[in-house]
Amino acid sequence: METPAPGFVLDRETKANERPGDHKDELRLWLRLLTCSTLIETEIRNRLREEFKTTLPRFDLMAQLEKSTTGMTVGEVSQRLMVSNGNVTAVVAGLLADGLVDKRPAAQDRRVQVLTLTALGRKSFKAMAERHEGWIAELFAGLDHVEISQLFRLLGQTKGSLHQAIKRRADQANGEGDSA
Amino acid sequence: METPAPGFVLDRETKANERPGDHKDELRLWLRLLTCSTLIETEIRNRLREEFKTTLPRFDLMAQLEKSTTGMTVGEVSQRLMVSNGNVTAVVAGLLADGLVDKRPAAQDRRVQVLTLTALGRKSFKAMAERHEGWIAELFAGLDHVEISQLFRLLGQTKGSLHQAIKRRADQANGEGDSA
DNA sequence: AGAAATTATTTCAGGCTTAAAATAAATTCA
DNA sequence: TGAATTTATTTTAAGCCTGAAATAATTTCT
Repeated sequence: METPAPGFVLDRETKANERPGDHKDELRLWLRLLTCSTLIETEIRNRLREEFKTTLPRFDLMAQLEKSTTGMTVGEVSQRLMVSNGNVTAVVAGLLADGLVDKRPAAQDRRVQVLTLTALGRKSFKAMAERHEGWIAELFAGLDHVEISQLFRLLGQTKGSLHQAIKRRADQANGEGDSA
Repeated sequence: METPAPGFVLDRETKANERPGDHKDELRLWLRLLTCSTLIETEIRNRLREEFKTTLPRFDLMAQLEKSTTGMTVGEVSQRLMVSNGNVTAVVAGLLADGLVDKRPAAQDRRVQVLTLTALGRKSFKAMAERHEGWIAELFAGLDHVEISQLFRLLGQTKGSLHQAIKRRADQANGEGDSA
């Protein structure tokens, strides 16, 4: 992938045709993506613990709430964060105990729990978010504007590809819109 | 980042200079990277459970062992997988119980535990790995060869940037080679 | 209205994960 | 040699996370 065989410069196409069932490039790509993601997560986790004595799941949850003035339901947060409902309930329990988040049933639909940051929660989050943004910038400091923009675009493509493939699989499992 | 302000086409540079402390692009990039990584992880996790009744941590651990004919120590696996030693110990416990992995103290250094796949482990892994490679290829099917190659390269850059930033921080914390 | 189906959340059991403390073996060095 | 240090792993306590079952409220349908 990085170092083409000596003597050949072109011919990615040909190479692929020569090995019909070969998907090593995709596998390597995934492993590298995972490495990057893990490195960032671990570093942010460490810094949140050291500087703010908190955890990444808590920070992420607060970040979601901060973006919404009117509050969010457990289900909305769960979807945004791509974690289970039960997990949101558990992390919220901790934040409630620390007075950072407020939870109350919605007036119109008493099944729904609306989550908001308390004043303390907003203040606490603001301080963390500022540092967090700086840390992320530091971590990506080795990339210039163009590279960041290219990477952003390619990951957008990737995201689309993933959604498509996941949807394909789900449709297949459900008998393609249960029209049969 | 994706949609430049109307009337401007150039001038990423200028834009950056106008907002000195702004690192929103890096933040958006990180969020998108995390989204991709989470989508893939979740999907692979689901498929491993459905088709093989196993988990991703188990699969990842077996994948490391499979690459080494002579076996690996707990520490080596821990480093490769970027997880704690204690975690390796725990996941290995499950694999040992299922007869997929073998653990024995090294002859020369009795502190060290050498892990290898059993014959059953190799057989089991082989079946999963084949499917796994196909799943990953499916997930990235929306990207062509050039995009995959570009993305791989940019993530290589990113990985380098991350290692640098993390090292910088660590050096700083240790007083820059304790020469003071 | 009232039964049935749907929707939102919580609970539960179990596994993953971490950091820090404990254990145990090997190495250094006085 | 033997005490002190370093290295490899395990244990521990606590929190994260999941899928599935349970609960509770709403909506749909007759």
